Amino acid sequence: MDRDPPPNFSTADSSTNWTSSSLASASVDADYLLSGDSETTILTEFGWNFDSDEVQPSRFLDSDQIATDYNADFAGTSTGSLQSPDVPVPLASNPSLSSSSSGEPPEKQPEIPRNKVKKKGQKRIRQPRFAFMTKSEVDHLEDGYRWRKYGQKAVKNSPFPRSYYRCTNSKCTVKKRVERSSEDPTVVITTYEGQHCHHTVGFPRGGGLNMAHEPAFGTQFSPHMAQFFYPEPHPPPTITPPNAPNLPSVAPSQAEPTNSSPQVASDEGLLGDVVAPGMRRR
DNA sequence: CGCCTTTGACCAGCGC
DNA sequence: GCGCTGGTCAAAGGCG
Ligand SMILES: [Zn+2]
Repeated sequence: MDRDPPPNFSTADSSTNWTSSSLASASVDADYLLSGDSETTILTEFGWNFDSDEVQPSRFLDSDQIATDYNADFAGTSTGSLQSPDVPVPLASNPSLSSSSSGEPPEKQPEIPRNKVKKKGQKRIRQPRFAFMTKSEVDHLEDGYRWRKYGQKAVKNSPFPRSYYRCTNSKCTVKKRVERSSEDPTVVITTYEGQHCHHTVGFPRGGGLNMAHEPAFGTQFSPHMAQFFYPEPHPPPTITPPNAPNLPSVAPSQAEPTNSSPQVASDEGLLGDVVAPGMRRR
């Protein structure tokens, strides 16, 4: 039954509005003000590529908690306002950046058939992305789905590397990007890309009474976002600007950067509907 | 035994 | 035209 329903992902494969990386440039706006009041903050919402050229990178953010183009500001982060003077940021954390910058290791590489990394004709189609800012020390936030890490890269301007995750479902093309804020090591930015075409793996056992709207098919990012962007299994042609004042209320004022259970503390507001605390193991 | 994490290398797009 | 960054894949290893 729920084997593999047509995901219907790329509504318009040839529209891909956003052009991949827009970080190199960007004027850097850094709008995101993750004050210390919220635990989770919806960072951005990237453009939809439906079929109309009019639909541009939707950038609706009305609240102070929502920001746009996190990619941009992240690449540059130079507003100066967020600049933390005493950000420890131990660079030692960097396992391996470089790549093609400084010298080049003369040795290494057993040399093998280098015929991987995608084909040439394969165009990179990106899907709407949603970034969430969550205050937590663990970058592996449970969202109810199983992810497999497929890469990690050091981000410029950020002492912390970025991790790339992909849904373990073969039919699912949802990807997740997790990285830590360069300014606030306690803040983890999780960027979701795509929609899950399957139900959550783990199931809320013992806490399923609260799942009033348990969207078996719309559980991709967060129930709140789903209401605004994914009222239906598939992205509608017209999205309603999340100007709703309900967004900010997503996170309870749990300003407690301490440690232990950071995001779980308030996941009942964001992920609580998708995943239950303590359902997964890893 | 199976699954997932880790690491290096490669590619594509974009900027300059 | 070259260089850079981001993004992805693949193989091996580790852990449960
Ligand atoms: Zn999935």
